[in-house]
Amino acid sequence: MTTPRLRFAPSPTGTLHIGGARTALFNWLWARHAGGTFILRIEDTDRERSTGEAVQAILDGLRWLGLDWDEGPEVGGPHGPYFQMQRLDLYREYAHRLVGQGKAYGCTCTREELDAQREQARAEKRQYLYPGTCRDKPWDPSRRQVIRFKVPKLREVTFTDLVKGPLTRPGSTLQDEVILRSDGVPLYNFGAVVDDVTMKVNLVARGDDHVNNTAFQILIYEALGYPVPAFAHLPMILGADKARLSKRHGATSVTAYRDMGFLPEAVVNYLVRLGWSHGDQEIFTREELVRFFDLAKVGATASVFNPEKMAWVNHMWLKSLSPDELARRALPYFLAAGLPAELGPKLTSVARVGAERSKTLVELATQFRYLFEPPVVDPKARAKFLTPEARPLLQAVRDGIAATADPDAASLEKLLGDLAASRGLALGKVAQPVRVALTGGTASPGIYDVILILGKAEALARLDAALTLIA
RNA sequence: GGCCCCUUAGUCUAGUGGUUAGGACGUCGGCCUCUCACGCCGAAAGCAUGGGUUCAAGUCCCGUAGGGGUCACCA
Repeated sequence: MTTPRLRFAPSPTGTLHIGGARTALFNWLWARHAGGTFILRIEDTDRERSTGEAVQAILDGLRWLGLDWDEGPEVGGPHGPYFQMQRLDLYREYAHRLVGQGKAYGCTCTREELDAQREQARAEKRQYLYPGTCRDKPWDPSRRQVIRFKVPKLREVTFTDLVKGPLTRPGSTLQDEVILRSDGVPLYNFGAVVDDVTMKVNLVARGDDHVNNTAFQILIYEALGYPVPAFAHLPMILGADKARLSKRHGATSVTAYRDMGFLPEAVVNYLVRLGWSHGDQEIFTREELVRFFDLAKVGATASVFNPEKMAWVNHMWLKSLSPDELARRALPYFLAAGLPAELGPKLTSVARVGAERSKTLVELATQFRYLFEPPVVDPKARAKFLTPEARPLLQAVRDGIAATADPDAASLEKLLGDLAASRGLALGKVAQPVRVALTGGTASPGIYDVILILGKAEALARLDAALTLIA
């Protein structure tokens, strides 16, 4: 088996989309698995919609996901440039070579003429195919014109897709597509082929929405005299309503998920499981993915994007990181939340107790506000727990902590435990008022953890504040 | 509408002719417990449909229905 050369070839018209990210991921995984090459090519021939910001957004998104490319923008490579708009000479040369061989021709039909023909076909409920009006006209270099590929008539095209199996396209549905615009910019079906040929791509793995382009492209490969690569068409990702995933289904760009506090490991992990599996395993390290991934085992059915499961995967990843690492990753989110967090033992402790209580880094950074700022006491919690009856309890806890030189989990457990026992109370009767005093609410990490994270001085201050509140 | 593709619980999936149809998310119930969460245990929930082929079909074939894709000087 030859080593695969794969590519991800996005058009820079927006951010890196979840669907595009998965396509890139599958290409990357297979390249890494098989020891092949992963190429990034920017298909920016749609000048209306392509932007430099979008290029940057795509590069950023790929890097965030950890999908590095061996050839492409910013890293270069032997088959560059990797922006289509910098390769126009190449497309022109190849297109004219086909014209010279009688395999393509100049077409001077106007847009208006073509639109009228299409309109009429629709009125007659008939499929429209370009009738070949200019097919036999000789090349006239003085005219501004597009170049169309001369499709061999009524020739069925068959190929075996790595994920969908044998596929056939009836020749009667193929038409003489435009391959080069009148301004010399190629169309997708031509630019992609010329690039894949010249970049020596031998495995084209792309979205399902390109299956119908494949037959035409195969004819181009053949006309050009190059070997046809293998194809793998990856099923689409749908929204909850089974329609193709789009903005109206919510966030679709990978950077949006980054901003929501997802780990790149989790996004990769979730996306790879859409259409691929390895036994019953749900959580995969990057190394495992590279080891286990098999393009041929990708399923052929479209899958619905499920944000809840992705959140669960993220949660699993959050829990699997060491507290130090989690703190490091979460720091920017704490700062974005306006909290005076900094790397150190405190943030590490917050990360430790927060991991199992958070689905995202944003949740982690925002639900423990009271560990960094004075708590806002919930009125209902106050009414229920900061009562006159609780006062002596709180006072005793306060005094007990004050009397402990260097509180730790064991000493606190003994303190609160003995206090409850001596009064014949369940631990909860003591812990809840303390919790409200320290956090402002009734739900928090373990009370000993809270005290230790706040520190002796701050805990005492908050208990004092609560005591005044009762009085 | 033409052409192409797809069809296992609400969702992601395992399953390559003989399984009590397995796992996961979500949902519901219980246990654990200082609250929340985590964890653990358990439950409900599935082969779209009609015909074939076969001793035997979720698995193979055909039809139907449903869904998706695509029909540009977009990609």
